Amino acid sequence: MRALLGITKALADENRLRAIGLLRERELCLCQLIELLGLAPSTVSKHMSILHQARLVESRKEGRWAYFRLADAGAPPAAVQALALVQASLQHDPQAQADQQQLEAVLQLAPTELCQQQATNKCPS
Amino acid sequence: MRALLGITKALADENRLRAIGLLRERELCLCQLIELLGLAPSTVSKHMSILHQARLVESRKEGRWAYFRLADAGAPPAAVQALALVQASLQHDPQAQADQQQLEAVLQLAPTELCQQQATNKCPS
DNA sequence: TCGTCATTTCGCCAAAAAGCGAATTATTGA
DNA sequence: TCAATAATTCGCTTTTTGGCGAAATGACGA
Repeated sequence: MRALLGITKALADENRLRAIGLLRERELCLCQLIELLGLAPSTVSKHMSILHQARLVESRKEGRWAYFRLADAGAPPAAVQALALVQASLQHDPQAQADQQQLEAVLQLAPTELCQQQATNKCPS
Repeated sequence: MRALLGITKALADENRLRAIGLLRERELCLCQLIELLGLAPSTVSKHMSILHQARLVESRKEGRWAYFRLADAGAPPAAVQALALVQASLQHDPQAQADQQQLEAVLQLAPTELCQQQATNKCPS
């Protein structure tokens, strides 16, 4: 029950569902997710941590950057099933489609440039 | 997204997961669910209403009694998939097994007697 | 018709969760 | 070594959710 509740609670938030949709075909860096979700870094970090604890998302660190990707077939069956359900439901979702489109734009920039751009935006002097 | 969020939020509560487990093979009356979950009538009614709105549960009224059952194949695919996931995860869950056992005891009584018993318990004079 | 009773709705309180900014950590490059 | 920086943790506020009891609803039976 505990594991299942962890999964269902992790999925019970719009921004976390959006994150899962964004990770559909590629891993993404935290700074990319911050940009795409439009939330504060600390907030997105917590969201990803919740998804990770539910074993829905895997993470890896590369230097200063943290990359996230969806859990694969090696994950607990409930997590795999849950991801399949979410992906299927998002297939024709307007919000998910808009996110995909914005993702294409963000992917034009390397994560490095994106992070720098975010830092710059904070002090628009 | 809205429908999916409705489903995931509906599943993000332990007592609602327990209710789904209890409804696995038969429909149950609200007063039976009240007894089994050990919560106030108004609370259980709200839980079932949330499950119903997410289309995970169907309800029917028979006189004064309200019966609930799991949604069948005619329900939205996401709801059907979600129910399958929950049932699979609860298969070997200790809490769900304990609930099943308690359910057997409750099924010994007709709903009518159970409701009367509940009313009596309130005023133990 | 009227009282009873199962359920639902309403109003409220308590607990949980989402959000942000500040402070901290850890890594890179100067 | 030290400044810069991506991410995380912490402390806090706001919003959402779960819970109850009281009141309202609706159906049955006397």
